[in-house]
This record gives sequence, structure tokens and C-alpha cells, in this order.
Amino acid sequence: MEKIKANLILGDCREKLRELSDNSIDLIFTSPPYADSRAETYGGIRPDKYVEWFLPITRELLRVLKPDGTFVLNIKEKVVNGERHTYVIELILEMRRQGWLWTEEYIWHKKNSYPGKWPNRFRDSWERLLQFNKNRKFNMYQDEVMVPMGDWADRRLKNLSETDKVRDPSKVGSGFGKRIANWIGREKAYPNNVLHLATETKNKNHSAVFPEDLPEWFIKLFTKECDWVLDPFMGSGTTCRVAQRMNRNSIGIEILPEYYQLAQVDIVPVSEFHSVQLTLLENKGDYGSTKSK
Amino acid sequence: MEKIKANLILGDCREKLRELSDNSIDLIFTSPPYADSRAETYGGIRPDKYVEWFLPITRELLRVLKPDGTFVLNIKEKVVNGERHTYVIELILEMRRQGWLWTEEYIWHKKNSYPGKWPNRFRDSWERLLQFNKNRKFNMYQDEVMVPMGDWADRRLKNLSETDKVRDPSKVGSGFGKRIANWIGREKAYPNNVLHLATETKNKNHSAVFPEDLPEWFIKLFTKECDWVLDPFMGSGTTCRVAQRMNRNSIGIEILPEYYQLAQVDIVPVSEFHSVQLTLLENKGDYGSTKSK
DNA sequence: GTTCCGCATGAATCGATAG
DNA sequence: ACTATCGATTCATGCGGAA
Repeated sequence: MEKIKANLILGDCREKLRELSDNSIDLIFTSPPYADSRAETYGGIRPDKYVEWFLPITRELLRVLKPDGTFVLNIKEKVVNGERHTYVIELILEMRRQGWLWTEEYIWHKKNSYPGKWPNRFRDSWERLLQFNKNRKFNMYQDEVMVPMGDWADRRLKNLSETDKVRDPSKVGSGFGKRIANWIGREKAYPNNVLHLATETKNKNHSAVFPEDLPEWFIKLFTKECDWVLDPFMGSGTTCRVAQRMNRNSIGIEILPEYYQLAQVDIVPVSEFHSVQLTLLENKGDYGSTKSK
Repeated sequence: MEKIKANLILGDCREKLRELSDNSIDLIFTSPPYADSRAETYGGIRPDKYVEWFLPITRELLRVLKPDGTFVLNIKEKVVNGERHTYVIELILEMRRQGWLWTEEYIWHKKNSYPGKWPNRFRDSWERLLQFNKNRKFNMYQDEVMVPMGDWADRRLKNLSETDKVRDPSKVGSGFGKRIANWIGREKAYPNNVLHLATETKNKNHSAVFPEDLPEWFIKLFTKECDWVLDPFMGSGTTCRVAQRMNRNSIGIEILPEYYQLAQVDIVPVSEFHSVQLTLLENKGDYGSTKSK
């Protein structure tokens, strides 16, 4: 029986990251404060200063990540003065100069995006999940996020919200059936780089900015049990909580005491390694699903 | 009865665009040759030279677009040496320097791209649809692309009866048409910036790079009938064919004679304007029938 | 114990108003 | 002129109480 650690740190990640060892983290999954949100914290980052603010942090992250580890960054640019601001794409360019490889960009499609109507745009219902690596070879456990083939059709259908079905009858039509027919005989299917997840609106205990399924998917994909997961902007601890549930060691850094305490509520510093047969059953093929149970 | 024109031009858009008038186009919708694809054409653009190659063209596009028009660019970066190449995001930055506003980025989720993988990545199942404008004010006909609302089946009747009493009487005065508009508003919601479309083209004859639904959606959204649509990389003519079907004038430029001739097959230079009065009648019918369900 | 349904709420954005 | 604050707008989701 092994021990799984969760190291929750209160403080500014610009300082606390320095205390972490070189090449010690397998996966960094984080959602930094977007420009102009969380205004009190970190001095309320202005869009024009965002890249400058973030680069020292990514430099530290580059240092602590293992050579075969992965950094997944959840981010989206704000609208400023009627335009999408360019701080995200500038950040990508600057991070590459730091030595990061921009391996891939996943899309998180937020099925329940914020409502509203404006004369010049629709509701923003997607965010970027930028994958960065230190090397071209990195650990990727693709089979862990495969969907069991027997389930594939059912899952894909079940994952469609009622709205999707109403809006696009072809999704439940014969075309879909034909596609499924192509996969009869195969056991599993690989996912793609678009994740369909709803934002969590109603989790009273800890209101997170992303649903647990999001870190879960990337933790499955880029780590194995007992690996180390880091979230330098922990918030209420979603990433670390999921990591612990999945038997991964984790480090979370949070600057705000309120959030830090929230995270402490249900994340224990040292816990037993659960046999995971149970989790496997529960989570099998859960990519892209809503959390409805 | 008006005439709708489709002006198909054989040649290099770098030259042919010069022949178009300033401020004459309402919508530019195009999918340029991606880096390294269609290698013969345009000298086979290398990823590293892509921005440099494209910028003179976007400069001309900026010239020919009306002040309240829109440019929608369908593009996706290739994987080069294990990384997503940066030519697309560099292009955005450079186009802004030319004077373009980067208003929005839509995602085209290619919903039927079947599962697959490479050692380091999954199947790429989305592309960017970058929206650029000349001004912060531009034409946008949002009502034209509304979609059925989620669980409207449950809420509809209740909402209808309540609303009739609550709604302030002054607005009801405008009569039947107004009431229809309100009713429609209850059934339909505005879409968001993620488009779920299949890759397959309905028309087997043309192997287009995008389905007809894609230009159709943006033509509905950004133009009205008799407006002018331009595709400087016409290919087999999907954009122009859809424009013609929707009673929009169009200009298509294509450098390869084979594609040019394909486009000519079913796009006629001058065609009649089809009347669409039918739509109004259909809506009236809906008002009665939906109520009874 | 199910199913149904009311209702609060969320990484939003614009335009007007105020300092 | 430029920045900060605020109200209005809008809809998918899931919790929790009711039937």
C-alpha cells in the first residue's frame, strides 16, 4: 500500500515555484487568472501586461517539469475594445522563445456557456487547452482515454445534450449509425482534440472554473499512478482533488487564503493508495461526458 | 425580378484582386491553400514563408472590403516537426498591423472526423474561422442563424401563457407580425461561436475543403440578399455556388484551370433572383401548429 | 423511489453613465 | 479623452423540493 501526497501551498507561485526541484513534475495542469479577472490577486493583470506577467512563471514551470512531462494551459483571450485581445497568441510565441514546444491545441467546448446578446458577437462557448512540452518525446498514455467500443455509440449519443439533438437531428440519424458500423469489431476508439464538457454552475462546496472532467482527462492522458501533478494556480483545488482521487501525487499553489482553505477541506496531505479497480469502472470512457449521474 | 451575378475569374488572386473596386465586397469567405498543401500552386508555400506570402493578399482584401463588411478566414496550422506551426497566429498579429480588427474566432468542430491517432496526438477535428473587420461596426444579421432552443418543448407552453400577461401592452399594439416575432424568440436561441458540422460535402461531384453549410452560415450571418461575396481561393466553387443559391452576388478567383472549370459547371454567370416570400407564410403556420403540440 | 419542474447561477460583453 | 462601475441582456445545467 503506497502513500499518495497532496502538497497544498499558500502563497504567490512566483515565489513558491522556486522551492520545487528541477525536472520533478510529470504534468502541469492549470488555469491562470485571465486578464482583468480576479482583479485583486496578482495586482489585477491588465491584458497589455499579461504576457510580461506570465513569462517568469512559465520559465519556472519549464524548469520544474520533467523532460518527458507535459504542461496543459487552460486559457482564453478576453474581448477588449471589440476585438479579441492578442495576449494568448503572443504568449505562445514568447513561450516558444523560452524553449517550450507548442505541441497541440485542444478545444474545450463549453456546452453551457454564459448567456447574453450583443450586436457584434455571439456567446463565447470555447476555451483553449494549450499543450506545451520540453521535448518532442513525452509520456502519453493514449489508451487510457480511449472509449470502449461497445460503449462508443451509446456514449456519443448519450453525451449529446438534448439541445444538441434538437439542433442537429443528423447527429442521431442514420449517418451516425453508418459511422458506427465502421467500428464494429474494434474494441476501442480514440478521442480527438475537442472536448465537450459543461461548466459547473452548481457545485456549492467549491465553485471551480472548470469541471473535474477536464483535469481528469489530461491526468489520465499524460500521467500514470504515483506521478506528480502540479497546479500553480490551484483555486479551490479541483486539479489536486482529482489527482488525489486518481492516485497521483499533487502540488497546488494558491495565493488567496479563502481558496486555499477551501482546497484543504477535502484534500488530505497524505492518503492511502486506493486500489483503483473501482475508479476504472466508474470512469471508463468518460471523456467528453457530462457529469450527470 | 432581379439578376444575381457570379463572376468566376481564372488567375492568380495576387493579380486579379487588383481589378476589383475599393469597398465593394460585403463578405469575404475563403479557405486559402494551407502551408505545404496544393504544393504546385502558388509555388508551394513553405510554412515559414506563409505569412510573408499571404500578407500582400490580405492587404488587397482590406482594400476591396466594404467598411461594414466582414472577412472570414478558414485556416488551421499544420504540425511541423512535432509542433503546431505558428504561421496562423503570426498572421493574425501581422494583419492587425495592416489595419484589420481581429473581431472573433469561431471554431469549426468537424463532428464526423473518425477516431484516429499518431504517437503524440489525436485526430485533429477542428479548424479556425477567424473573423476580421475593418471597423467595430459591421453588418451582422444574427436572427438569420438562430437555432432551436434547449428543452423548449417543456417550457414553451408555460412561457407563452405567462408572457402574454406580463408583456407590456404598448408593444403588443404593433400587431400580428410583432407577436410572431415574440413567439419565435421563445422557441429559438442565438447560437454560439462553435459550429458543429460534418466534413462531408453533400454534393459528391465536388471535393471541397469545407461543407456547404460553412459558407452558408456565414453568408446568412453577414450578408443580405444581393450583397457581394468574394472567395479569392475559390477551388471548386463551394462559396460561390452557395452564394448563388442564396441570392447573393459572388466573385470567385481560382488559379488552377481544373478547379475553375469544375466551378463553372453549375454556377451560371447571371441568374434570376428567386423569391423567398414563402418563408413568411411558413412561420405563420408554425405559430398555430406548435401551440397545439 | 422515481420523475418532473422551478429556479439560481455562471472565466461574458456592451453601452451608458459617472469620476 | 480616458478609465471605472453598473445595469441589461440571455440560456444550458443541475440541485432540490414537489408530485
